[in-house]
Amino acid sequence: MTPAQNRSAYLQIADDLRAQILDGSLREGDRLPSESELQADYGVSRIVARQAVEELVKEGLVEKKQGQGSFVRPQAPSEKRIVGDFYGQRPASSPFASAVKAAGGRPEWEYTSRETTATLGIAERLGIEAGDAVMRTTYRFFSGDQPVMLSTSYEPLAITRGTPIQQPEAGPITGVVPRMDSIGKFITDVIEEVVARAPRPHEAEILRVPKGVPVFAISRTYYADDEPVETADIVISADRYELAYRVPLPPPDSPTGP
Amino acid sequence: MTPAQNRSAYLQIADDLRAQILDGSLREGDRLPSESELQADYGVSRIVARQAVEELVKEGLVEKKQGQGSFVRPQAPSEKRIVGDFYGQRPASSPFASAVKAAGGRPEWEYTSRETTATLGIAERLGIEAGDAVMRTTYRFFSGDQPVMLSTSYEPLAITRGTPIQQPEAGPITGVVPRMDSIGKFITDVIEEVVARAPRPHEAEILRVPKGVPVFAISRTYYADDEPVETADIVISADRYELAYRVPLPPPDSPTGP
DNA sequence: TAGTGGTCTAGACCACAAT
DNA sequence: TTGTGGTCTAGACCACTAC
Repeated sequence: MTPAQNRSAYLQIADDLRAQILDGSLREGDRLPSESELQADYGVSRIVARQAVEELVKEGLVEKKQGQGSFVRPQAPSEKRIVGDFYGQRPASSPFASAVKAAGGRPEWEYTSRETTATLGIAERLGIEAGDAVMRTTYRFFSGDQPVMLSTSYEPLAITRGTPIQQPEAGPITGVVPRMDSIGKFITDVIEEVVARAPRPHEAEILRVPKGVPVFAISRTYYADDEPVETADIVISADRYELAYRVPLPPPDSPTGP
Repeated sequence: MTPAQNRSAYLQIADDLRAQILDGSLREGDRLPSESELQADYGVSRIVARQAVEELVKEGLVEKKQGQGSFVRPQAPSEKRIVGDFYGQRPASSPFASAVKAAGGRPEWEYTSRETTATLGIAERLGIEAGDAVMRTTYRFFSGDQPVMLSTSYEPLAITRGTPIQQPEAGPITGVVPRMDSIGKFITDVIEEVVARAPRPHEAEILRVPKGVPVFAISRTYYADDEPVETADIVISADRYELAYRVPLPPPDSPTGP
């Protein structure tokens, strides 16, 4: 390394490689120089070469494959999960199913439902008391054979008990909005709260999230006139999915004042 | 290390420490064992101790401070940026300003406006031709002295040229919606497309994003009856901000059909 | 078999923060 | 001054992949 800068060697090498990726000298799928090549090219020890590549992995630009090498990762997410693109009509399927269909895939999922009691956090989101009865359903959504979305949903049994939709996936109707419609609970709003973070190890394993890629953790609640009727915790890879929200604004001649 | 498992030593140590963080033995702000303590406790070399801690940094659970030690990071974002919480009224300020005020801060920003021509990507988002004239404004939004949000917005000069709002920040009115209202372009929808990724080095530096924390990159476009009137690229730390979207559903007796 | 990355040892010197 | 993490050397053996 030229000792001209006091920037550490591995960061200078990372800068070099990053520049080549960003300016197109190295394209998606291209192999980076191997660790031994970097050692020779820059005259550094192996750990420095490794640190340089590791830096780019953390930035999500590079993926390492054991026994093969390090490769430039594709940049943009491939599927778009859209909330609110209703154009005047109520949604007939979930944002997930629509996104998979739009990408030419076939949406599939597994689920497990169980009656349980609300924790404090879930109770707050559903506007009920901790310990109240809820139906909890855990989902794994697949795109092909690969799980791409995890979800755990909760519905107050005070609303659904004794109705045909008490078991979310047992009846002929699927999707929260059509199901609630069928028992006269007309959903008026959905609120999604979105956090991005590094995946927990079990999430990374199930969703096969590459190193350096974060996940979206979404807390979604459906409301019927300000009454929460369902809430869910959703985890998806930010590598595979982009989120999109279409939010209409009230007209300027709105009757309500400040 | 007990050689009972074939799981590597540094991952076993990371598992130990992670469990202590998640079960509350180590709380937010607590110092982890130092690298030399880990070496002694587990009988490993320094690089293994470092790798263990580094693993938790990548997961966003731990922050290292040179000369001090490694510490458990706070978990939840502190401010909530809400889009769509209008309750029948048009927004009078940006989601950013509302979030900062809600957290008890005072929103401030710097900006630079310049007339330029649309790139292909921006032209597509604005429904104009590449090379058409646009007003580009770059913002840095502050919470106290710390920049917390970067934004670059584009408005077609075909819409604003010659009006009092041609310079976004020069007039008495601020905020895209009120400004466009004032020239008769009534915004009807906002679409936000959200990606999460590791920060670019310059973003990490300006926004002071800790290692292991991703950023949200939001592409936001305002529409007046399907005509795009402004689009912006927004980058914020996922550590500091949570995104929230309130999306109303059309009523079930909607007049429009499939 | 050869080349790749994954893990690990046993050192060294440096920069930074607290005392 | 002491202890912390940051960087680096010069090796070693292993697991995986492609040929």
